[in-house]
Amino acid sequence: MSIRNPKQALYEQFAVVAKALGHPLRLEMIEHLAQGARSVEALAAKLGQPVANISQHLQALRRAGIVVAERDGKFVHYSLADASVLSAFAAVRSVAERQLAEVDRIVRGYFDARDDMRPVSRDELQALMRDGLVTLIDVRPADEFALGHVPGAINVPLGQVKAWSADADACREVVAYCRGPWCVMSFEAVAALRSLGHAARRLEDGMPEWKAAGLPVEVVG
Amino acid sequence: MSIRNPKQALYEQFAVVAKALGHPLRLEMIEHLAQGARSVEALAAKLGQPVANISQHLQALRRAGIVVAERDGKFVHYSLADASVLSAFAAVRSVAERQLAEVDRIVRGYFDARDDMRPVSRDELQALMRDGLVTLIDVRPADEFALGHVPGAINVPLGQVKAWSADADACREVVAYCRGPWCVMSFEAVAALRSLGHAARRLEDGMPEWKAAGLPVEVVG
DNA sequence: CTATCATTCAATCATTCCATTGAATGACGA
DNA sequence: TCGTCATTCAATGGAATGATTGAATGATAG
Repeated sequence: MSIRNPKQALYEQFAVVAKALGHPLRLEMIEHLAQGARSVEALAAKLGQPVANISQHLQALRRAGIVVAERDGKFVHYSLADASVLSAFAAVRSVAERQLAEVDRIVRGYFDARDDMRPVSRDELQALMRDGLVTLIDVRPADEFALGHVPGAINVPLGQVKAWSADADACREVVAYCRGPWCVMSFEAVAALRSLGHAARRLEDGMPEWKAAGLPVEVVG
Repeated sequence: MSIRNPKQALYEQFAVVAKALGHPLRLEMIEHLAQGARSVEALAAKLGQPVANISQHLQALRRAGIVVAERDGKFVHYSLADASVLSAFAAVRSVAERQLAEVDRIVRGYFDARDDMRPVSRDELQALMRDGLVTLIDVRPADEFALGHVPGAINVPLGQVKAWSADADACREVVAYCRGPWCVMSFEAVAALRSLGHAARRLEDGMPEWKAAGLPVEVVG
């Protein structure tokens, strides 16, 4: 609450709005309110959340000037403050969708209508590794690999996949993994390997899920 | 990192982007990067911030897909990921500016070309109060009033200004204050009072600044 | 190979945010 | 006036965020 110069004050005002948009529940609430005004209870029911929680999020949105409240008897109906809210929502979404779109593009470009775009499950991978049937590569940057990786995995950062594959046994199947189901890196690695004639598949998800499943993790150092 | 349904995952992805925009420094960084690529050091110098701080914020922006990094010798140049970032920034800004615009609108609509739109300074207010020449009203909600207000102020939440003024001495000048220089409430209160024939002025800023100036504060309870 | 410089990492502490619970408020109907 | 119901407030604890410091990394120049 100290004295700020006008420029900082402006950026702070903008940040208040963006911060209010920075929560999945609030975004979902905005999308519902875009359909029309809703009472707190109605919103809570739609989202399957406790009423008090929704009430607090609504007030956060109201403080940011994103929604407005109107009392009607014992109900308070909330609605979007104006059309600019929807364009802000859409703009944020389009930034976010660029990355998801990237996944889509890669999947569709390289895998659609091909033999086997089915990912390898964690159980399946463990069996394959135990029998020595596949080479497992971790295509994340070296630092992330060092922090923890699947035992037996080789670190081949995405940029080095092509070079690595030149020296690799072309007949041996490769399984690639990265940060998680939404991460593009393992998609790209598999695409690159396949285009070079290697048999390659993806692990269904990435390191965080592996660790979360209570499976063993190897750490460098 | 637990398993989410696809819908939640989407909203979370959107929230990551919005959250990355939710910091004044990052917004300022984006505006600079909109001019063209910048090294970490160059940005830090522009914003007068420690390099490490800027580096961390840049990585937050990169994780959200808002900026991209490109190494060039021993410099890393950051730039905006694509044009959609700028439209998201603009959209957030336009939501935020609605409120600032509201201040402008009110100021221009009610005060321009009128006698006395000059706000009351803190020193002036203290003198007026000491001599008993004005009634001081705090137009914030009751809870904020209770947490601390200017000694001698009466709490008249914005919605009750009209009703309150009916019983007030119409010849006595009123001074209104609220949360701060950017807050619309005291503007609205003064506008309402003037339209009802009362003499009314605004305190130059609000409670936080009053407290920050080391002036006495009265607390309820 | 070593020194240097841009950048990033790691660790700390203070602050803020979030979900949950139970109590308080405010308006309506009997 | 009293009970009921929608909403909000208040308080708690746990998690994430932000600023700062100093050390580590990675690339270039000598």
